[in-house]
Amino acid sequence: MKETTLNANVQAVLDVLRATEQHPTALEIYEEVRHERPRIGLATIYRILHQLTQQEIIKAIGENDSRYDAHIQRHDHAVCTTCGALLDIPVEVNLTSEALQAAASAAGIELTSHEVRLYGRCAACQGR
Amino acid sequence: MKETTLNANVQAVLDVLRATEQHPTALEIYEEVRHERPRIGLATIYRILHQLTQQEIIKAIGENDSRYDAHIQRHDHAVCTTCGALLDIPVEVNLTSEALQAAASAAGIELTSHEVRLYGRCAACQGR
DNA sequence: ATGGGTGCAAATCCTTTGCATCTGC
DNA sequence: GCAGATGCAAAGGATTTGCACCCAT
Repeated sequence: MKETTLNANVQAVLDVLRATEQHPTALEIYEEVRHERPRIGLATIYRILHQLTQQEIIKAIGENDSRYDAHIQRHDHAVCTTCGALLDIPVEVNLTSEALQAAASAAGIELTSHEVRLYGRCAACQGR
Repeated sequence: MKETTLNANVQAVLDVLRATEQHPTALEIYEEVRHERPRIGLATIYRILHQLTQQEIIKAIGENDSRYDAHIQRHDHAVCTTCGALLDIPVEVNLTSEALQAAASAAGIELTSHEVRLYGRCAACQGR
């Protein structure tokens, strides 16, 4: 296993993920990548997504579907209860590490990370 | 649509959900309900779960699978990164409504609810 | 007799896997 | 020539849907 160049398919998947604000599904990524690499198969997309997730280069998120995010730093999400959109929250939600630790020990887990999820209507759905 | 008695199948599903600390999947609920109502079909379980979710009598949760929760009051969850268990956090996580509002407006949503998710190893997995 | 609820089976959808082939070294 | 990666098609698993039937009204 050489670490020199990055496989072109892997690169294409990463490019797509990094070029979007969305959190695309495997299928959406596939459609995009196909513009660059028309012969790629959906199975390969899945294989690459797993591989990248395992290497912690991307993250799998989403309530029902499996959506992917190239934005690895800890951040929070907002879920639109009307259209289901999953949005990044561009600010830090103020939560003390004491509060987190207290909750973690109450649940009996060894805390490694956390996420806040907000639910409501997104801007686009408010107009309806 | 009469509101008199509650359909026996619906009741059985609710009973199962309310009797557990877990957040069972549709299949798990099915297996349980079958003890009471052996002739019920899996499709009916799904239909009832959707119906109850819609009426906001139960809630669908879970990262990958669809799991269900009869515990409707707002509460937070811990996800075990080793075994995937989804646990309720039995305490309130301290988060100010100002912090929530600030995050919601940064994301452009009209906030209706929120949830904190903690990630780490659950008690059972720590021993391994 | 009518309408809603239900079981069953088939259909869908999403994801994974098996396998023969291809590629880069 | 070999090892790993890939496309394709088939398999799997979870959920949904179509439809005929049944039960309470």
